[in-house]
Amino acid sequence: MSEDKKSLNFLEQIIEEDLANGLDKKNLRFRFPPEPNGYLHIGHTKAIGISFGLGEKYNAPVNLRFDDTNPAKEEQEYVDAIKKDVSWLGYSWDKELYSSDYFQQLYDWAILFIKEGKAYVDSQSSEAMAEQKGTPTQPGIDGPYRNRSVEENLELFNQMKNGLFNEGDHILRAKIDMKHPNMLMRDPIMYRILKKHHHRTGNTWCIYPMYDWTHGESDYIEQISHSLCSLEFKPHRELYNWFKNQVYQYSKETYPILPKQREFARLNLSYTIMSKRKLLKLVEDRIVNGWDDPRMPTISGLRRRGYTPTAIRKFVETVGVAKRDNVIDVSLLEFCIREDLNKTAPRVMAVLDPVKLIISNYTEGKEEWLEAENNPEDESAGFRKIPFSRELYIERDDFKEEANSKYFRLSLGNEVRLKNAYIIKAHSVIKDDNNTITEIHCTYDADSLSGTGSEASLRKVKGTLHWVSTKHAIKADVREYDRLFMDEAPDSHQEIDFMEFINPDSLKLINAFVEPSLAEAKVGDRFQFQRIGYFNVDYDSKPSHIIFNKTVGLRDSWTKKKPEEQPQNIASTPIQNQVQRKAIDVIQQLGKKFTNLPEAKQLKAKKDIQELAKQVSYEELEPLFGTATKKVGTRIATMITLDVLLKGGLKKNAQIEDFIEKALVDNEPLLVAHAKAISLV
RNA sequence: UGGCUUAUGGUGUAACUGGCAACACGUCUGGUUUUGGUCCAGAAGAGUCUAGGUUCGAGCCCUAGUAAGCCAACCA
Repeated sequence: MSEDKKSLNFLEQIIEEDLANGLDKKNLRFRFPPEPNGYLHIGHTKAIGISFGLGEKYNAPVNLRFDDTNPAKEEQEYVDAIKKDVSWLGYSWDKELYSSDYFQQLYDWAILFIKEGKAYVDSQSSEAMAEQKGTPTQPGIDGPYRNRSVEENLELFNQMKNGLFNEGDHILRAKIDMKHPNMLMRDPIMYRILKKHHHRTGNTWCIYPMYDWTHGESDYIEQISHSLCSLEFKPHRELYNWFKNQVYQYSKETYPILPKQREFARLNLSYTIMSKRKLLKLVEDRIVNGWDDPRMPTISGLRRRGYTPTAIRKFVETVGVAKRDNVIDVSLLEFCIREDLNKTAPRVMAVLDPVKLIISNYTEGKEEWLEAENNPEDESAGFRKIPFSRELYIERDDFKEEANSKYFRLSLGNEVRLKNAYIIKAHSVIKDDNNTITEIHCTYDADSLSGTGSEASLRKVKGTLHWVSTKHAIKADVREYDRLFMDEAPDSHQEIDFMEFINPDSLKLINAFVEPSLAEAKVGDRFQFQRIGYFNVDYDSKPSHIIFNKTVGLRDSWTKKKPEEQPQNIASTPIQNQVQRKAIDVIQQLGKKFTNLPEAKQLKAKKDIQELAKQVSYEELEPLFGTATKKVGTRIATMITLDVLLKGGLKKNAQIEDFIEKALVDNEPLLVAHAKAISLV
């Protein structure tokens, strides 16, 4: 009951307002209207979350309506996939509907339009019509068929419907205004001839209605109260309302509610793309292995990758809803899935990059089955047994011959704990001809077994390693994924095609050793491989050949601390670019705080600015001359930078003089002092 | 040369009718820990795009700029 403290997003505010203005809560109704021409992606999840979320919040029905007005692109396969995805996310729709259900009603209304002179048949080529339509900056002109008689229009439209013409011969247009500033209002097309088989209506129609004519009227027929869509449909709203107001005249008794379209910003995720067309290209070009490839931002891809509906819904809820363009950092998505899996995923041990560890003082042939906790976050998860023996695998990364005190893992002469087992100490290594370590020899402390409570078992050691017994471990394939694109916003560049940014190393195949309990893992099961990350069993998996997908790594505050050891992989490059800020930006920031700084720090800041100023061009600096009067610090920083530039040979111009003059008469002595110094240059 | 929309820490979203700019992610400290995870405690980071105006008081209202996005498919 206390959650109503939470502030409402702008859509909820609109609804609350409508409710306050007399809209009956019973009449609240929403819809999610996908076109069945592709798979749903994480961006759609936002739209789904908004409409279905509102349905849940107000206890109102939400229809799932397939916007299937283009038989050329739409297929049953997509309908099935969409239904599966929406259900998987945990939403249930009120009615499953199709725009094609309304073809007859739409046709009947269109006839009325013609009779009232609100629509006409145009018989020009699409090129001719495009020309008459004008451009966003230039009005259109009327075409030659605009004033055909009602009888002729009726006759032609009837013949169109009856298949007497070829595709492209004629279209039906609404008669609105060819000079309208909104291009969508310049006599928009309502029907085109398409002699194609439709996945629902078969061959009964050879004219198909266009989006604008269909979508809004479908909302109206279903008596949707709030029709929510993404921002690019904002210009359509005017046409949406125009059509709506016409049909309302014909059908207000049957359909009293006028739907209201409102628009929100769609979701963008960094390092990926969200266009169905482009995703389709990745599939068709075999960049990925299908729509549900775990690297895809599709819902089916995320599902296969191991994401949970809970995590995805939490993500959508967290990103919020507003009207400005946004790019959400993938780290937020990763946080959401970690948060969920941390609570629910059983812990197991798996070694992805193995090196042999031999415990020389452990009896040969001996084996012990040790107790291991399944999930420290969930007491009810219980315990399991894992086998221990003289020969184990550990991660190659977990050993270094020599290491400094910051290294918590195994090194020669140092102790470390084997998770759920004993404390060991490394003594020597064996290497092959390439100087690669093939075996690590160590001894164990027999009294240090985990959980025994003995003094030795309670000893504190710096690190704990995961391991598997070589004799008992089973082999498994692990598919490790990296981002598909190396650019933060791959499809936002005008000159560079998004395909140029594809990361060639987005899939890594790993032969791993996993603990034997995993032999019983079933498709879809999720685990935490301790100290590594979260993994789930892929559907390619067979009992004899288990395959895991890496969902996401554990948060890692260690690897990023050792830059000298970080491989110079491609994927990290854009991040570095992003972090490297422009000198002028840093100067601005230093300036903001400048006047608040104690004198010593001011001097340092000034030095920093002077240093940075060497990288600044006059073009970058000039806009800062317009800095608000009250932002004295920024003006001082600008002055210091300008000083450096002038000393570097820059000539004074009117803007510079003006900037200095204003500074000379300021109230802030520090600024005046800097301005005085510079005026002598 | 047009129309529409948007502008708040690195990212995203808040800030009720004008009143100390908040929350989450990310970053950085420290503590706990048989996962360098989790958890706990804390820190840094915003002069709210710019310039004016109204007001005791503006992120919010007004005016003018600037920047970004969308709009010219017989796609949705």
